[in-house]
Amino acid sequence: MFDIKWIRDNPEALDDGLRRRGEAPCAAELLDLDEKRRGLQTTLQEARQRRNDASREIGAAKKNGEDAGALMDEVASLKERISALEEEERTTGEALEARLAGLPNIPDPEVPVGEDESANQLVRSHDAPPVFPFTPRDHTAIGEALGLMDFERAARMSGARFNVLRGALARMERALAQFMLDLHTEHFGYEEVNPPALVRDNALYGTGQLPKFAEDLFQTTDGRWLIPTAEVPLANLHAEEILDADDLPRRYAAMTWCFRSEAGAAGKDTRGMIRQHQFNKVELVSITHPDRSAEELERMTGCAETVLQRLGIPYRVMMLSTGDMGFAARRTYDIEVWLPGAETYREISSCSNTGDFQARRMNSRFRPGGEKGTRTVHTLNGSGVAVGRALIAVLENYQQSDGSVIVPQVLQPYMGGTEVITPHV
RNA sequence: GGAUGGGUGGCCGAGCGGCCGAAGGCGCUCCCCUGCUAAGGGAGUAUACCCGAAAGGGUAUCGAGGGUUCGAAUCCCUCCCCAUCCGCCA
Repeated sequence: MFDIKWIRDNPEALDDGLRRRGEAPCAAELLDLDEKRRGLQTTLQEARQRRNDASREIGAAKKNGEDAGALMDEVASLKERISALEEEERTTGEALEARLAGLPNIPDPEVPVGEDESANQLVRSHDAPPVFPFTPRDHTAIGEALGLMDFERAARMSGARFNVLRGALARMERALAQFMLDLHTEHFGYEEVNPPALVRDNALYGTGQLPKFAEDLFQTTDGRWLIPTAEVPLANLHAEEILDADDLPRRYAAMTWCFRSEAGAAGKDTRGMIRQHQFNKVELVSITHPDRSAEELERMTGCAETVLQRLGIPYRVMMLSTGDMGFAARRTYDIEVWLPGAETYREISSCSNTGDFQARRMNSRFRPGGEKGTRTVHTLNGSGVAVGRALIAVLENYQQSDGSVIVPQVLQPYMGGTEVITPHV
């Protein structure tokens, strides 16, 4: 959400940013609305001032037993005028707000311009894809051969895009989540949080999923929403709050279920557990001083990368192009893991700096030392990392020719020392 | 599901229908006093918009929206939210 004051001062910056995103420029339209509203406010203000003065005069006149008829007539006509003006001022203001709420964040200058992911820029890669002495299988084949990944039974009770994990794979999923949370909390200073998975409209409005992307979400019959990511409850932790400058940065990590309708993904990734309606994700959220968010994004991305380094999974980091970035993001790094079975890189983490875009919607501020007043904080979010996809990456990268899967060393303590998962017979 | 109470400034908390943007306290900022890990005194301390070079002035905002009234934080209605009690339940 943009500050209309900022747009007044930087209309060309807004339009330029929107253009790079492939959106129509609209600063002129917004400023028209803004000007109209302010004009109405001024007119309104004068009418009200007269009404207030007249009312006071009426009170005084009555107290002195004088006739106030003329004044009362004047006030009566002012009242009609005022309520008409109020109505117009309100609708103009609402139109402006609605327009502003629907605008995506504008990209950082360094973000590559492009229509889609083909314009994403390689930032760095870590470990080359390994060469297998046999033809590596994809995670679905591996999981089903192990007898520990069951899409059929999941579909029977829940439909497509669900799966059942069993035995060692269920445990490995849990081990992954625990390993990640321990790393982020013990090593990187994040505070572990266990937040609600159902939230109200205003929380989703704050992070930018609403009002535009309701169709991507599941809603409950009582009007709440299932979170599509823990970013929502974590970022909203400080909604409507004023933090002390000394409290920044705040760093939060949570492992939650994430629920997505995948409304626009029909026919995409239908096989396997790449794209599910329900998945676990460890999410990182940082709330920072505006001057610190750029460096925090690098740090956060590094935290997510460390997960993969310790797991020993090859990956690369991409800077998303303007066409591939999310609504609220100013700059985003995707981390993509190498999947030998699929012979491709797949996104496993997405780390974004939203600047003050979400914070303004949530009204999260801080009190800068020295200055008076408050300033808007910056918020960042990143997967650290998607647990289901991490499981896929482990399966495909650690598979052996006999169908067994080696357990990465860092996970073994979380799996009672299990070193290898072998097929059921 | 049933029954109550409540939503006021950064926080707590007052507020006869006009003199309330709002007492008081806390916190914070600046100044003074004080020479000891204490305290005391004074001033200031919401946001948006308009006018103004500035000082300053004006309008609106006391959960949201409507209504009553010449005039509403204060009365009425609707909605949202919070809390407590009872019932039910992991």
